[in-house]
Amino acid sequence: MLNNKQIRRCLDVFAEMFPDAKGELNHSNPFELLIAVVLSAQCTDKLVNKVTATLFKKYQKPEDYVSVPLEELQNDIRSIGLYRNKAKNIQKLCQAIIEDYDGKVPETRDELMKLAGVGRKTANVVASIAFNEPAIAVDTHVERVSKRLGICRWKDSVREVEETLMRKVPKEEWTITHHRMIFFGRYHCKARNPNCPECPLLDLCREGKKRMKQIS
DNA sequence: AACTCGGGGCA
DNA sequence: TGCCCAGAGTT
Repeated sequence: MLNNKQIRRCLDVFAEMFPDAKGELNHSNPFELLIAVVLSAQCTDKLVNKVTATLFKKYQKPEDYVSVPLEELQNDIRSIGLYRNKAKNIQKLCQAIIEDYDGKVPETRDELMKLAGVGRKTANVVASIAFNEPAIAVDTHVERVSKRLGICRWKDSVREVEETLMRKVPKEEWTITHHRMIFFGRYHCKARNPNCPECPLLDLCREGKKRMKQIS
């Protein structure tokens, strides 16, 4: 496990490598953002943006999503994959927003997580982007990077990873750190072929050192 | 904790 | 072709 000073160094390296890291899902409208983030599970933001470009012309309010047959909505989002469950969840979620939240997207993580298709990660992303609530959403990249570097333990659950990060990272840096760690995981500390030889954090990364040993 | 959903992107 | 992806729900 890394100490506070080492974690500080990790954050500084992330900042140096990806100073302007930012997600591609940026919708000023909280409802559209929510839909976009729900759609983004297990697929890239670029693909989601391609779908929402036309989707949001046809559907604007929660009522629009529940007024069409399930099969039609499924067909409209087919190209992103996992489309059957996502369409079902979106109809459920819209129904709940209409009935329980007066047609408006709830603004806290706990309320967001009650919605169909909204888990911990999605709730954090929506809360931080749409409602400016500091958050560290733990996706596969954030989890992998945290575990490899030793910011948290290997066995930690997603929830434990999130709690550790929120405890160790200054609150005002939560959201930007989330984005930077995703970039770090996506372009440098990749799942399959991490670039350990050129990693500025190699000296404090137990996983990196282990990998370097295997290579040589 | 393991399994399923899934088409698109990329090597 | 094969393999994975900015997850969530169910068993």
